[in-house]
Amino acid sequence: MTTRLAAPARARLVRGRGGERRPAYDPDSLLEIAVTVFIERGYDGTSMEDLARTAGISKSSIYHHVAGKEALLHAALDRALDALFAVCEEEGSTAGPAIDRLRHVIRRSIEILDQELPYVTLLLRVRGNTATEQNALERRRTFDRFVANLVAAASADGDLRADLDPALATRLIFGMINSISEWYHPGGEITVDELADGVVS
Amino acid sequence: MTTRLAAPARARLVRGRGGERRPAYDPDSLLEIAVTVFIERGYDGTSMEDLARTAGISKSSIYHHVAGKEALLHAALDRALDALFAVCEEEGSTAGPAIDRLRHVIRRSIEILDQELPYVTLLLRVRGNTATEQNALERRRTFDRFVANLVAAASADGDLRADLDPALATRLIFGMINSISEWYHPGGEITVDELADGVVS
DNA sequence: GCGTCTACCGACCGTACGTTCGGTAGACCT
DNA sequence: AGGTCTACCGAACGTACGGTCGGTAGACGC
Repeated sequence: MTTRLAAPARARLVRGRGGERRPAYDPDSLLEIAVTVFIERGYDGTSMEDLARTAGISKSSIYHHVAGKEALLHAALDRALDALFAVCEEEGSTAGPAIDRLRHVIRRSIEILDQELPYVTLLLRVRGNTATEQNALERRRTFDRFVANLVAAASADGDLRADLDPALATRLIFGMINSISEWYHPGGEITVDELADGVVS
Repeated sequence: MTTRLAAPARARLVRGRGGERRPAYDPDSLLEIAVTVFIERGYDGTSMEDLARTAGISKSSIYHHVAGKEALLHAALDRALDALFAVCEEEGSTAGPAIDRLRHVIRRSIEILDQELPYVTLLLRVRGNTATEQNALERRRTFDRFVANLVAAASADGDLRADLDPALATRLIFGMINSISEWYHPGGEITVDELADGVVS
């Protein structure tokens, strides 16, 4: 669905609570704030009032930009999932020996974690309470299956240590990768993926 | 505060909703149910009505056994934390070379995870929204510090691989261990701690 | 069989939540 | 300067929540 009319894109300037000038919010900038608060307090533990206070606007103003609380969650989860699935489409993930493809997916997953940290963090915490969350869980399982297949193929090629169960190793490694989101802050050393590389061998 | 009067301890029998006989609930059995639901839907996402429905009694009946929702969370978190701190007191954690103590703590942590799975799982998901949660977070940080000290000591002894940062390794390893709670079900093979042992070396 | 004790119940309360709505200040265009 | 458009607001609504309370069936001791 391409937009024929050129998008305005120019940020309108408004006066904030304190009378100072600032760019008006748009769905994206609001999403960024919402995700931060969702991570801090949990989705269910976050009220629209919490979001409004953090953004410095009123609760009702939020509805001018987004449909509601769940729409914010949906957009955030989609952003993380879209990035992860894009990795599956990359050449490095579809061509060559399974072991190389696996390495590529692991490395790129960590890079996505770095780039889209808050969105991925949120995704990793989804529990499935609403339809939105269940949908995200299903897509996440699809991604996990993609990786599991790579592990199985690499294992069949004899390119993985035979002394540990491939499925178990996958879970542990991804558990490790995903746990990074609990303490990592972008800007540090990226030797992290070198490390993950060492473990998978 | 020791109880002078001998606790009754004998389980009273009551008639359930369907007229069948069953043992009456007590704080412990109710806690077990509550923790299960907390894990499934998240603490904030769980209503007292959810708990009541799962237990097969009415919402108000729950208050006959426990003070409230937060008291259930508090009891659950205490159970996990008490078990973890008990590990710190064990002889294997306080005597001998640091590397051995570290190994012991890691192995015992995994065993605790196995024994007290739901309670530890809940602990790992705490976000700090209430005073109860903040308290649990603080105790957890204390435990983490205990482990970090062991790692530092083992590293100073030259018993850890020098090519990776000890603090980083600790985080990754405990991220790995903690991620086990997301998929592990007691009863499987316990080769898990052999594996963790291999990684730390 | 009778009395006591307690696990349980339904009805209710105040509050906080997500969401809606009618309005307005002021940014931008001409 | 006048007109339009929009990001924002305060007040209000229905609902669902955590928690309270007075009452009762029936299990148990005698």
